[in-house]
Amino acid sequence: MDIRTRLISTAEQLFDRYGFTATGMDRLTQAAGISSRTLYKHVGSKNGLMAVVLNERDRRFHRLVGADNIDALFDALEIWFAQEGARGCLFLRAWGETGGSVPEIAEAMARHKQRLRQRIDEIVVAEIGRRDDELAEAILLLFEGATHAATYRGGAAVDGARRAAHRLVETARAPRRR
Amino acid sequence: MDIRTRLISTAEQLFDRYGFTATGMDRLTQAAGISSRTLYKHVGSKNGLMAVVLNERDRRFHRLVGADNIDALFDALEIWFAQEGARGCLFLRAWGETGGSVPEIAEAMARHKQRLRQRIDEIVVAEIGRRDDELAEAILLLFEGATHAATYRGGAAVDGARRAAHRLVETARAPRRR
DNA sequence: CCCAATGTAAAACGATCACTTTACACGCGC
DNA sequence: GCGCGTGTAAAGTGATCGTTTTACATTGGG
Repeated sequence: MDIRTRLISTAEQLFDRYGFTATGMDRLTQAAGISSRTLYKHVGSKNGLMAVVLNERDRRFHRLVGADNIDALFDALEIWFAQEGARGCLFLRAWGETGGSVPEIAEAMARHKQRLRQRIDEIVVAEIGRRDDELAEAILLLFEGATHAATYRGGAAVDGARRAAHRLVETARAPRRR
Repeated sequence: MDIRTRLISTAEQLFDRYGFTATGMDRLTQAAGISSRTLYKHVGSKNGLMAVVLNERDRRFHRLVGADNIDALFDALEIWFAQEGARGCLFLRAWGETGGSVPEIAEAMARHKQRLRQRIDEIVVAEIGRRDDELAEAILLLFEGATHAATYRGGAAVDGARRAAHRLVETARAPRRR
Protein backbone atom coordinates (compact mmCIF):
# COMPACT_ATOMS: atom_id res chain seq x y z
CA MET A 1 0.00 0.00 0.00
CA ASP A 2 1.16 3.46 -0.86
CA ILE A 3 2.74 5.24 2.09
CA ARG A 4 0.54 8.31 1.82
CA THR A 5 -2.62 6.23 1.59
CA ARG A 6 -1.57 4.25 4.63
CA LEU A 7 -0.86 7.41 6.57
CA ILE A 8 -4.20 8.95 5.73
CA SER A 9 -6.31 5.90 6.46
CA THR A 10 -4.47 5.25 9.72
CA ALA A 11 -4.95 8.87 10.72
CA GLU A 12 -8.64 8.70 9.84
CA GLN A 13 -9.13 5.69 12.07
CA LEU A 14 -7.26 7.13 15.05
CA PHE A 15 -8.88 10.56 14.73
CA ASP A 16 -12.29 8.93 14.54
CA ARG A 17 -11.79 6.58 17.48
CA TYR A 18 -9.89 8.78 19.90
CA GLY A 19 -10.51 12.34 18.72
CA PHE A 20 -8.28 14.71 16.79
CA THR A 21 -6.60 16.62 19.58
CA ALA A 22 -6.21 13.56 21.77
CA THR A 23 -4.38 11.71 19.01
CA GLY A 24 -0.71 12.62 19.18
CA MET A 25 1.69 12.60 16.28
CA ASP A 26 3.90 9.98 17.92
CA ARG A 27 0.99 7.59 18.26
CA LEU A 28 0.13 8.31 14.64
CA THR A 29 3.56 7.76 13.13
CA GLN A 30 3.93 4.59 15.14
CA ALA A 31 0.56 3.23 14.02
CA ALA A 32 1.22 4.12 10.39
CA GLY A 33 4.74 2.74 10.58
CA ILE A 34 6.42 5.84 9.18
CA SER A 35 8.83 8.38 10.55
CA SER A 36 7.64 11.79 11.64
CA ARG A 37 9.94 13.41 9.09
CA THR A 38 8.12 11.62 6.27
CA LEU A 39 4.78 12.55 7.71
CA TYR A 40 5.63 16.23 7.71
CA LYS A 41 7.06 16.02 4.19
CA HIS A 42 3.69 14.71 3.05
CA VAL A 43 1.12 16.78 4.89
CA GLY A 44 3.01 19.71 6.36
CA SER A 45 1.32 19.85 9.75
CA LYS A 46 -1.27 18.21 11.94
CA ASN A 47 -3.94 20.60 10.70
CA GLY A 48 -2.84 19.78 7.17
CA LEU A 49 -3.22 16.09 7.90
CA MET A 50 -6.66 16.64 9.35
CA ALA A 51 -7.74 18.54 6.25
CA VAL A 52 -6.35 15.83 3.95
CA VAL A 53 -8.12 13.14 5.98
CA LEU A 54 -11.41 15.02 5.76
CA ASN A 55 -11.17 15.66 2.02
CA GLU A 56 -10.32 12.03 1.36
CA ARG A 57 -13.23 10.94 3.54
CA ASP A 58 -15.52 13.25 1.62
CA ARG A 59 -14.56 11.55 -1.66
CA ARG A 60 -15.08 8.12 -0.17
CA PHE A 61 -18.40 9.16 1.31
CA HIS A 62 -19.76 10.45 -1.97
CA ARG A 63 -18.58 7.38 -3.81
CA LEU A 64 -20.72 5.34 -1.39
CA VAL A 65 -23.74 7.66 -1.42
CA GLY A 66 -24.08 7.52 -5.16
CA ALA A 67 -27.55 6.23 -5.92
CA ASP A 68 -30.56 8.47 -6.36
CA ASN A 69 -33.34 7.34 -4.10
CA ILE A 70 -34.16 7.55 -0.44
CA ASP A 71 -33.60 3.91 0.35
CA ALA A 72 -30.18 3.89 -1.27
CA LEU A 73 -29.23 6.98 0.70
CA PHE A 74 -30.03 5.46 4.07
CA ASP A 75 -28.77 2.04 3.06
CA ALA A 76 -25.43 3.66 2.35
CA LEU A 77 -25.45 5.21 5.80
CA GLU A 78 -26.24 1.85 7.36
CA ILE A 79 -23.39 0.18 5.47
CA TRP A 80 -21.04 2.98 6.49
CA PHE A 81 -21.89 2.52 10.16
CA ALA A 82 -21.62 -1.26 9.95
CA GLN A 83 -18.15 -0.95 8.46
CA GLU A 84 -16.70 1.88 10.51
CA GLY A 85 -18.91 2.40 13.51
CA ALA A 86 -20.97 5.48 14.31
CA ARG A 87 -19.28 8.23 16.24
CA GLY A 88 -20.94 11.30 14.73
CA CYS A 89 -19.95 13.39 11.76
CA LEU A 90 -16.15 13.53 11.60
CA PHE A 91 -16.28 16.87 9.81
CA LEU A 92 -18.30 18.52 12.55
CA ARG A 93 -16.08 16.92 15.15
CA ALA A 94 -12.94 18.31 13.54
CA TRP A 95 -14.56 21.70 13.21
CA GLY A 96 -15.62 21.66 16.84
CA GLU A 97 -12.29 20.49 18.20
CA THR A 98 -10.50 23.30 16.38
CA GLY A 99 -13.02 25.94 17.42
CA GLY A 100 -13.79 26.57 13.76
CA SER A 101 -10.61 28.62 13.53
CA VAL A 102 -8.59 26.48 11.11
CA PRO A 103 -9.53 27.62 7.58
CA GLU A 104 -8.56 24.42 5.75
CA ILE A 105 -10.72 22.38 8.13
CA ALA A 106 -13.66 24.78 8.15
CA GLU A 107 -13.59 24.77 4.35
CA ALA A 108 -13.42 20.99 4.13
CA MET A 109 -16.47 20.71 6.35
CA ALA A 110 -18.39 23.41 4.45
CA ARG A 111 -17.65 21.70 1.13
CA HIS A 112 -18.73 18.33 2.48
CA LYS A 113 -22.03 19.62 3.80
CA GLN A 114 -22.73 21.55 0.63
CA ARG A 115 -22.18 18.45 -1.49
CA LEU A 116 -24.40 16.41 0.79
CA ARG A 117 -27.18 18.92 0.36
CA GLN A 118 -26.75 18.82 -3.45
CA ARG A 119 -26.87 15.03 -3.37
CA ILE A 120 -30.14 15.16 -1.48
CA ASP A 121 -31.57 17.74 -3.88
CA GLU A 122 -30.91 15.31 -6.72
CA ILE A 123 -32.52 12.47 -4.81
CA VAL A 124 -35.63 14.57 -4.19
CA VAL A 125 -35.94 15.36 -7.89
CA ALA A 126 -35.56 11.66 -8.72
CA GLU A 127 -38.20 10.73 -6.15
CA ILE A 128 -40.95 13.27 -6.81
CA GLY A 129 -40.05 14.66 -10.21
CA ARG A 130 -39.43 18.26 -9.13
CA ARG A 131 -37.37 20.34 -6.75
CA ASP A 132 -38.72 20.70 -3.21
CA ASP A 133 -36.50 22.67 -0.86
CA GLU A 134 -38.56 21.97 2.21
CA LEU A 135 -38.48 18.22 1.60
CA ALA A 136 -34.75 18.26 0.84
CA GLU A 137 -34.07 20.19 4.01
CA ALA A 138 -36.11 17.69 6.02
CA ILE A 139 -34.23 14.74 4.55
CA LEU A 140 -30.91 16.44 5.25
CA LEU A 141 -32.00 16.92 8.86
CA LEU A 142 -33.06 13.29 9.16
CA PHE A 143 -29.74 12.20 7.67
CA GLU A 144 -27.80 14.42 10.04
CA GLY A 145 -29.97 13.26 12.91
CA ALA A 146 -29.41 9.60 12.09
CA THR A 147 -25.67 10.17 11.81
CA HIS A 148 -25.54 11.47 15.35
CA ALA A 149 -28.32 9.50 17.01
CA ALA A 150 -26.73 6.30 15.73
CA THR A 151 -23.87 6.87 18.19
CA TYR A 152 -26.22 6.13 21.07
CA ARG A 153 -29.19 4.37 19.43
CA GLY A 154 -27.41 2.25 16.86
CA GLY A 155 -28.85 1.22 13.52
CA ALA A 156 -32.42 1.84 14.68
CA ALA A 157 -31.76 5.53 14.17
CA VAL A 158 -31.16 4.94 10.46
CA ASP A 159 -34.35 2.89 10.17
CA GLY A 160 -36.35 5.61 11.83
CA ALA A 161 -34.89 8.26 9.56
CA ARG A 162 -35.63 6.21 6.47
CA ARG A 163 -39.22 5.66 7.51
CA ALA A 164 -39.78 9.32 8.33
CA ALA A 165 -38.22 10.35 5.03
CA HIS A 166 -40.58 8.03 3.17
CA ARG A 167 -43.60 9.50 4.90
CA LEU A 168 -42.50 13.00 4.01
CA VAL A 169 -41.95 11.99 0.41
CA GLU A 170 -45.48 10.55 0.32
CA THR A 171 -47.02 13.76 1.57
CA ALA A 172 -44.94 15.72 -0.94
CA ARG A 173 -46.12 13.48 -3.80
CA ALA A 174 -49.78 13.68 -2.88
CA PRO A 175 -51.58 16.92 -3.62
CA ARG A 176 -51.52 18.94 -0.40
CA ARG A 177 -54.94 19.06 1.23
CA ARG A 178 -55.16 22.53 2.66
CA MET B 1 -21.61 34.73 42.05
CA ASP B 2 -20.70 31.49 43.76
CA ILE B 3 -17.21 30.32 42.90
CA ARG B 4 -18.28 26.87 41.81
CA THR B 5 -21.00 28.22 39.57
CA ARG B 6 -18.56 30.65 38.00
CA LEU B 7 -16.08 27.85 37.37
CA ILE B 8 -18.65 25.60 35.76
CA SER B 9 -20.19 28.21 33.49
CA THR B 10 -16.77 29.48 32.43
CA ALA B 11 -15.67 25.94 31.69
CA GLU B 12 -18.84 25.28 29.72
CA GLN B 13 -18.21 28.32 27.54
CA LEU B 14 -14.56 27.52 26.87
CA PHE B 15 -15.21 23.83 26.24
CA ASP B 16 -18.01 24.72 23.85
CA ARG B 17 -16.07 27.35 21.93
CA TYR B 18 -12.64 25.78 21.71
CA GLY B 19 -13.16 22.10 22.41
CA PHE B 20 -12.54 20.05 25.54
CA THR B 21 -9.06 18.73 24.89
CA ALA B 22 -7.86 21.99 23.37
CA THR B 23 -8.90 23.94 26.46
CA GLY B 24 -6.09 23.81 28.99
CA MET B 25 -6.51 24.07 32.73
CA ASP B 26 -4.36 27.22 32.91
CA ARG B 27 -6.57 29.01 30.43
CA LEU B 28 -9.56 27.82 32.41
CA THR B 29 -8.39 28.93 35.85
CA GLN B 30 -7.36 32.27 34.42
CA ALA B 31 -10.73 32.82 32.72
CA ALA B 32 -12.64 31.80 35.84
CA GLY B 33 -10.39 33.87 38.07
CA ILE B 34 -9.59 31.06 40.50
CA SER B 35 -6.48 29.17 41.46
CA SER B 36 -5.84 25.70 40.10
CA ARG B 37 -5.73 24.37 43.65
CA THR B 38 -9.31 25.51 44.22
CA LEU B 39 -10.41 24.04 40.93
CA TYR B 40 -9.07 20.62 41.84
CA LYS B 41 -10.61 20.82 45.32
CA HIS B 42 -13.97 21.30 43.66
CA VAL B 43 -14.03 18.92 40.73
CA GLY B 44 -11.10 16.58 41.24
CA SER B 45 -9.88 16.35 37.67
CA LYS B 46 -10.44 17.62 34.17
CA ASN B 47 -12.66 14.66 33.39
CA GLY B 48 -14.55 15.41 36.59
CA LEU B 49 -15.02 18.99 35.50
CA MET B 50 -16.26 17.87 32.09
CA ALA B 51 -18.80 15.57 33.72
CA VAL B 52 -20.00 18.29 36.08
CA VAL B 53 -20.31 20.74 33.19
CA LEU B 54 -22.36 18.25 31.20
CA ASN B 55 -24.68 17.36 34.06
CA GLU B 56 -25.27 21.01 34.84
CA ARG B 57 -25.96 21.68 31.16
CA ASP B 58 -28.44 18.82 31.12
CA ARG B 59 -30.38 20.42 33.98
CA ARG B 60 -30.38 23.80 32.27
CA PHE B 61 -31.42 22.23 28.99
CA HIS B 62 -34.40 20.43 30.47
CA ARG B 63 -35.47 23.53 32.34
CA LEU B 64 -35.65 25.30 28.96
CA VAL B 65 -37.28 22.42 27.08
CA GLY B 66 -40.18 22.20 29.50
CA ALA B 67 -43.35 22.71 27.50
CA ASP B 68 -45.25 19.88 25.91
CA ASN B 69 -45.82 20.63 22.25
CA ILE B 70 -43.78 20.56 19.08
CA ASP B 71 -43.55 24.30 18.62
CA ALA B 72 -42.34 24.87 22.15
CA LEU B 73 -39.70 22.18 21.68
CA PHE B 74 -38.18 23.77 18.61
CA ASP B 75 -38.70 27.29 19.92
CA ALA B 76 -36.60 26.30 22.89
CA LEU B 77 -33.89 25.06 20.56
CA GLU B 78 -33.99 28.32 18.62
CA ILE B 79 -33.69 30.36 21.80
CA TRP B 80 -30.82 28.18 22.97
CA PHE B 81 -28.92 28.74 19.74
CA ALA B 82 -29.63 32.47 19.75
CA GLN B 83 -28.24 32.73 23.27
CA GLU B 84 -25.26 30.42 23.07
CA GLY B 85 -24.58 29.73 19.43
CA ALA B 86 -24.80 26.38 17.67
CA ARG B 87 -21.74 24.18 17.70
CA GLY B 88 -23.33 20.74 17.86
CA CYS B 89 -24.33 18.64 20.84
CA LEU B 90 -21.80 19.23 23.62
CA PHE B 91 -22.50 15.78 25.07
CA LEU B 92 -21.65 14.02 21.84
CA ARG B 93 -18.61 16.22 21.41
CA ALA B 94 -17.31 15.35 24.88
CA TRP B 95 -18.00 11.70 24.27
CA GLY B 96 -16.18 11.83 20.94
CA GLU B 97 -13.17 13.72 22.22
CA THR B 98 -12.66 11.19 24.98
CA GLY B 99 -13.14 8.20 22.69
CA GLY B 100 -16.13 7.12 24.81
CA SER B 101 -13.70 5.73 27.38
CA VAL B 102 -14.43 8.02 30.33
CA PRO B 103 -17.32 6.46 32.27
CA GLU B 104 -18.56 9.64 33.97
CA ILE B 105 -18.78 11.37 30.60
CA ALA B 106 -20.31 8.46 28.74
CA GLU B 107 -22.93 8.18 31.48
CA ALA B 108 -23.71 11.88 31.43
CA MET B 109 -24.29 11.73 27.70
CA ALA B 110 -26.42 8.56 27.94
CA ARG B 111 -28.56 10.12 30.67
CA HIS B 112 -29.02 13.30 28.69
CA LYS B 113 -30.12 11.50 25.54
CA GLN B 114 -32.44 9.23 27.46
CA ARG B 115 -34.15 12.20 29.10
CA LEU B 116 -34.47 13.93 25.76
CA ARG B 117 -36.20 10.91 24.33
CA GLN B 118 -38.57 10.76 27.32
CA ARG B 119 -39.36 14.46 26.90
CA ILE B 120 -40.26 13.84 23.26
CA ASP B 121 -42.42 10.85 24.18
CA GLU B 122 -44.43 13.12 26.46
CA ILE B 123 -44.75 15.73 23.75
CA VAL B 124 -46.03 13.13 21.32
CA VAL B 125 -48.68 11.99 23.78
CA ALA B 126 -49.72 15.61 24.34
CA GLU B 127 -49.94 16.21 20.59
CA ILE B 128 -51.79 13.12 19.34
CA GLY B 129 -53.26 11.68 22.52
CA ARG B 130 -51.38 8.38 22.49
CA ARG B 131 -47.87 6.94 22.38
CA ASP B 132 -46.28 6.60 18.96
CA ASP B 133 -42.72 5.31 19.00
CA GLU B 134 -42.13 5.83 15.33
CA LEU B 135 -43.23 9.46 15.51
CA ALA B 136 -41.19 10.08 18.64
CA GLU B 137 -38.13 8.59 17.02
CA ALA B 138 -38.61 10.80 13.97
CA ILE B 139 -38.92 13.93 16.08
CA LEU B 140 -35.82 12.97 18.04
CA LEU B 141 -33.95 12.59 14.76
CA LEU B 142 -35.18 15.95 13.52
CA PHE B 143 -34.15 17.54 16.80
CA GLU B 144 -30.73 15.96 16.65
CA GLY B 145 -30.43 16.90 13.00
CA ALA B 146 -31.35 20.52 13.68
CA THR B 147 -28.86 20.67 16.54
CA HIS B 148 -26.03 19.70 14.23
CA ALA B 149 -27.17 21.22 10.94
CA ALA B 150 -27.59 24.57 12.70
CA THR B 151 -23.80 24.76 13.01
CA TYR B 152 -23.54 25.25 9.26
CA ARG B 153 -27.08 26.27 8.18
CA GLY B 154 -28.07 28.49 11.08
CA GLY B 155 -31.61 28.94 12.37
CA ALA B 156 -33.12 27.71 9.10
CA ALA B 157 -32.31 24.20 10.25
CA VAL B 158 -34.60 24.58 13.24
CA ASP B 159 -37.40 25.95 11.05
CA GLY B 160 -37.06 23.03 8.70
CA ALA B 161 -37.14 20.54 11.55
CA ARG B 162 -40.21 22.14 13.06
CA ARG B 163 -42.09 22.06 9.75
CA ALA B 164 -41.16 18.45 9.09
CA ALA B 165 -42.20 17.48 12.60
CA HIS B 166 -45.57 19.13 12.10
CA ARG B 167 -46.17 17.24 8.87
CA LEU B 168 -45.32 13.97 10.56
CA VAL B 169 -47.66 14.77 13.42
CA GLU B 170 -50.44 15.47 10.91
CA THR B 171 -50.00 12.12 9.21
CA ALA B 172 -49.93 10.43 12.61
CA ARG B 173 -53.17 12.15 13.66
CA ALA B 174 -55.03 11.30 10.46
CA PRO B 175 -56.11 7.69 10.03
CA ARG B 176 -53.43 6.00 7.97
CA ARG B 177 -54.58 5.28 4.43
CA ARG B 178 -53.09 1.94 3.61
C1' DC C 1 28.67 5.32 -11.02
C1' DC C 2 26.87 8.75 -8.81
C1' DC C 3 23.33 11.98 -7.61
C1' DA C 4 18.86 13.13 -6.17
C1' DA C 5 14.80 11.56 -4.17
C1' DT C 6 12.77 9.30 -0.53
C1' DG C 7 12.81 6.96 3.29
C1' DT C 8 14.38 5.72 8.49
C1' DA C 9 15.89 6.35 13.43
C1' DA C 10 16.49 9.17 17.16
C1' DA C 11 17.42 13.19 19.58
C1' DA C 12 16.25 17.76 20.58
C1' DC C 13 13.14 21.91 20.41
C1' DG C 14 10.50 25.00 23.55
C1' DA C 15 5.83 24.94 24.85
C1' DT C 16 2.22 23.16 27.12
C1' DC C 17 -0.19 19.33 29.32
C1' DA C 18 -2.87 17.82 33.80
C1' DC C 19 -1.89 17.99 38.31
C1' DT C 20 0.58 18.67 43.04
C1' DT C 21 3.05 21.09 46.34
C1' DT C 22 4.61 24.76 49.28
C1' DA C 23 3.72 28.83 51.68
C1' DC C 24 0.68 32.24 53.03
C1' DA C 25 -3.86 35.17 53.86
C1' DC C 26 -8.37 35.72 55.45
C1' DG C 27 -12.91 35.14 58.03
C1' DC C 28 -16.06 32.73 60.95
C1' DG C 29 -17.56 29.68 64.94
C1' DC C 30 -16.51 27.87 69.52
C1' DG D 1 -8.16 34.19 70.22
C1' DC D 2 -7.28 30.13 68.17
C1' DG D 3 -8.09 26.69 64.87
C1' DC D 4 -10.09 25.34 60.71
C1' DG D 5 -12.03 25.78 56.28
C1' DT D 6 -11.43 28.07 52.11
C1' DG D 7 -9.17 30.72 49.27
C1' DT D 8 -4.69 32.69 46.45
C1' DA D 9 -0.11 32.84 44.22
C1' DA D 10 3.47 30.54 42.21
C1' DA D 11 6.75 27.11 41.55
C1' DG D 12 7.50 22.44 40.31
C1' DT D 13 6.09 17.55 38.84
C1' DG D 14 7.20 14.44 34.84
C1' DA D 15 4.93 13.60 30.64
C1' DT D 16 3.59 14.74 26.23
C1' DC D 17 2.60 18.18 22.73
C1' DG D 18 3.65 19.47 17.52
C1' DT D 19 7.59 20.18 14.94
C1' DT D 20 12.53 20.36 13.41
C1' DT D 21 17.05 18.66 13.06
C1' DT D 22 20.96 15.66 12.49
C1' DA D 23 22.85 11.71 10.54
C1' DC D 24 22.42 7.83 7.80
C1' DA D 25 20.29 4.07 4.50
C1' DT D 26 18.15 2.64 0.20
C1' DT D 27 16.99 2.95 -4.58
C1' DG D 28 16.15 4.10 -9.53
C1' DG D 29 17.58 6.91 -13.65
C1' DG D 30 20.97 9.55 -16.62
